[in-house]
Amino acid sequence: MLDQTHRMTTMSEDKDKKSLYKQSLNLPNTTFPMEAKLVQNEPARLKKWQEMDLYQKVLQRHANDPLWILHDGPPFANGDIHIGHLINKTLKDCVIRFRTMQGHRVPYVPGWDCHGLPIEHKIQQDLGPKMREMSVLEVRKKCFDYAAKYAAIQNEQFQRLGVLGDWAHPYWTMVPGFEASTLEVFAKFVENALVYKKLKPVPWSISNQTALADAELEYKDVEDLSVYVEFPLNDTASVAAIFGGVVTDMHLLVWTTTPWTLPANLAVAVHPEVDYVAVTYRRDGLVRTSVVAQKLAGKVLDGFEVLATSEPVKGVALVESKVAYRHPFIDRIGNILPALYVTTEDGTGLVHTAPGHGEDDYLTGLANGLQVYCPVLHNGTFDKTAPDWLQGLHVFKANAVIVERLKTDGLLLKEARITHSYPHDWRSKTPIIFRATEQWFVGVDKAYKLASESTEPKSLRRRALDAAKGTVEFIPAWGQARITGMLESRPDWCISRQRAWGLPIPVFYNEQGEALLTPQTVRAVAKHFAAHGSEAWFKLTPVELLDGVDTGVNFPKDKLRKETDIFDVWFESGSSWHDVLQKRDGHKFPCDLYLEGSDQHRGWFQLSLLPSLGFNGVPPYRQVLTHGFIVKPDGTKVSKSDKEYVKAVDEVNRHGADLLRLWCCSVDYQGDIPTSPKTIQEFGDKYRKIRNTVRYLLSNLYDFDPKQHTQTIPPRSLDAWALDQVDTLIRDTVDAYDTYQMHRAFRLLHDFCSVQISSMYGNAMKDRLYCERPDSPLRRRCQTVMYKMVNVLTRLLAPMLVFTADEAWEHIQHKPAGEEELASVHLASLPAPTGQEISEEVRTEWKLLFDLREKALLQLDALKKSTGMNKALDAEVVYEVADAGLLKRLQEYGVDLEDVVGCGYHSVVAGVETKVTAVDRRETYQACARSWKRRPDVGSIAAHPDLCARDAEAIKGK
RNA sequence: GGGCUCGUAGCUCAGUUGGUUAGAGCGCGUCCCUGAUAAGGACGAGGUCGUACGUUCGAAUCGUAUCGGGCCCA
Repeated sequence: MLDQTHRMTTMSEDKDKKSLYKQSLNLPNTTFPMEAKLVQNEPARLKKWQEMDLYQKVLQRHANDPLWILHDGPPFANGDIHIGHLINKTLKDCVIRFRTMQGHRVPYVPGWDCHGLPIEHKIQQDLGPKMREMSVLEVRKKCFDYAAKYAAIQNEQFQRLGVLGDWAHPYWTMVPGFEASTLEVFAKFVENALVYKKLKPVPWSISNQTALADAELEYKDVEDLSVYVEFPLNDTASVAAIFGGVVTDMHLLVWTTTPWTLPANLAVAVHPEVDYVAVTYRRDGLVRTSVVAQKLAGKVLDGFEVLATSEPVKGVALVESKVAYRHPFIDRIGNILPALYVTTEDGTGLVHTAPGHGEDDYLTGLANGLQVYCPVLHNGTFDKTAPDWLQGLHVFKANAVIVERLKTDGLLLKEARITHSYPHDWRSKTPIIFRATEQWFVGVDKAYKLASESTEPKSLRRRALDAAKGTVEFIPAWGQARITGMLESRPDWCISRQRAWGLPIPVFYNEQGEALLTPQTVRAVAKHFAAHGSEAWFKLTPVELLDGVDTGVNFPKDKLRKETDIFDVWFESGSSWHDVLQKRDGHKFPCDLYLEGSDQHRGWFQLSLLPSLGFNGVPPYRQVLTHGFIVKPDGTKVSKSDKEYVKAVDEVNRHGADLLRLWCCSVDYQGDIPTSPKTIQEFGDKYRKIRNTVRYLLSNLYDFDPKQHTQTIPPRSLDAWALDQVDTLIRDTVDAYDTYQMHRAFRLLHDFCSVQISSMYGNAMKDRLYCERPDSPLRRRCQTVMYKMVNVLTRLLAPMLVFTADEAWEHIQHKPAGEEELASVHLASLPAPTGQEISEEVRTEWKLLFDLREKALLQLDALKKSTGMNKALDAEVVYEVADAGLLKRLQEYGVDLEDVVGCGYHSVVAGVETKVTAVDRRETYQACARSWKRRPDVGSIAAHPDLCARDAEAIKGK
């Protein structure tokens, strides 16, 4: 009983003493919370920034710095923002913040693409049959309101991401000023004679009765009837002679998957270099001879009895024979024409050519002087130029009728069902047709010269290719190859749309149907648009619109009629550089950077380049940066119905914007970005590591004032090493940001927190920070370093972690000289290097020391396992050094030599080889009751028998 | 089908002009600390560098083909 009581008393005394010593320590202390509570706290910080007008403050602070501009590509004003928007806007914001901190004035004007089919379609759905009773103006008003609503919603959502910009003054493509700007660009195109109207096959939606843009098509696999048709030759004898034989009944074997286009057939195309043969075969009791590509003859005539096959003849010989064929069911003669796109992959090697129904066919027709013949009306039925048995019939129903007719006439070799990819209207999901209609075009091969230019006239294509290969820098570099390939193959730009919701093409027609389109008429209309918006087109008469323009005798104003086509929306968004960069105050043209998804090589990158070249003769950007797309964790594409689909707004509300931003910055955006809610969830670890490291630094600076306490750092010290690491970090991170490698910057920063600070420096410094006298030079030295670290980290993190870095900045108690008054880290500049360089000699020593450290840690681990010594503080680390000079130099590192491995004590002794030994000292030395370090000098100060000399000194007076 | 592009440990990334047993961080496992504590530390297990040929004394790195993914186009 007695024993037990005594023991309890002793324990409680120990406890008292323990807590007494604990109170005497300089333990970390900070109000910077460990838990971020981003979802809860970010909105408050956003509000604070809005109230202080941070955007303007940042611009003012950099008022005298060089201008640097990223021009925002406008998202479509429809729906909530998605994860792709989040990636795009976060990267932009990160770049903008970095350029700002780097020392630029960087205004950012966000924009929205407001016109276009998707919105009109939505309104159409909402209104239903009511829409027919409404005027165009009324429908357009509905569309405007819809676009305005979503532009406002997305505006809020983008701001929530922490994106800093002129959110109160975004650009909208549907407002008067912007519409007028677009027309000004168009006027210059007219002036350069780049605009023309022409019959041309375009993708045509029968259900919407409109031409479609490329972007409005989607490809789906469908099953169709394909037919092999025998086109009878007009002059059998001469063709037979080419193949070295004599037959009486000869045909061209032609394959098509769209029999309804046969009425528009005007030619048959062959490849000049492909070998063709004349094959005689028996079918349905007939003996027939047909021309077919040699390579395909077997496949095509599989199942038929082949009686004879001629020697091969090149396609070019067929072309040069000038032989004609008779259309299978129309009284018309057609010719054999050469075309390089003809393949022997499938079909017969002889391609049915209808210039009114296909792009390739059209070009072949153009090259050979064929008419652009299209017997199909806007509603998809045959017109009165078609055979009477087809007139009024819908093209898709005509397939069967035509096949039947071919059978009856004995011209059908065979038919087969095939599955192939076919374009569909992305809205109605119905298959489209190619149909020649009157469209407005911008010619890309027409040479022109701007008034300001003294060079030879050059076409848009030539200029665009020159720009892509010359002045513009693509990041990644393959963007150049990509856009170049597209520019080389792109056809003339069809800018017409037969729709209501868009910018009217300002053309007038006289009673003869002739078009009036001059720079003057366009500019006159632009003036009205600038004042009243494009609604003026519908409200005003031609007389009013053309007020002050002399239209000439052929175009009496009171007899004019207005065009009903509107512009392709790409012409509007592609002209945004004019309204934003050239017209807004404080901007410049060209800008420095366009940054969008890689799909925009065909989209906005290209369709901004062309308008700018037409108007300015130069590209609107110096650099073009692209990012990839979000995919599922398995690398395949995501759709909204997928489990892995990430809803941007939900994720922000679940994790906070900073986490999402950090995640964005952590991935190499040049490729695909695998993502799922789980991916983002798990990424929280990285955020917390960074946050806690910053918190640790802050918590050890509560009593540090750099003005009073800054210490010089001896070259042989962990502090010097740490500052050298900081400088490396600054250099590498700035370089990473500067080259837009955000993921590299992230990794450098994260690994610095994890390795350099958490595992190395911060860990090693714990003893001196906590146990030394508060103002001991050793402790102040460490604080000097940590103060620099936290200043560097908050700045380098600021472009990514806009909220967290700002929060940390507030917790830095004494701001550096000249920055005391800065209300936000976003007003600060990039960190300057500490200038603490370590010599090559010291660097070599550190290499050795880290090698020894690694070995010591392994030994400690082994001791732990073999002897149960669990604390490194119970061990002494003994350095044996062979070289006397090195021994002396290593001694200069002093206590760093034990702290770097977390041991209680160290010694440096002469030895035969340089090595390190960790020794269990639990039996040899006493542990200091305050610092827990086990060392020989514990008890050396009589007044404090349980303390080591350093700690006895440290608590003096306490 | 065509153009461009990507494919290194479970995840995110490094791997310089081809050169010794392919690296890091995270995650995971085991252990320690309890004076960064819903934190921190140590150790450890994970990869035939998509696959196959080829060039080379030698290839994750060069070439060809092939498989799989993505964007754009047809």
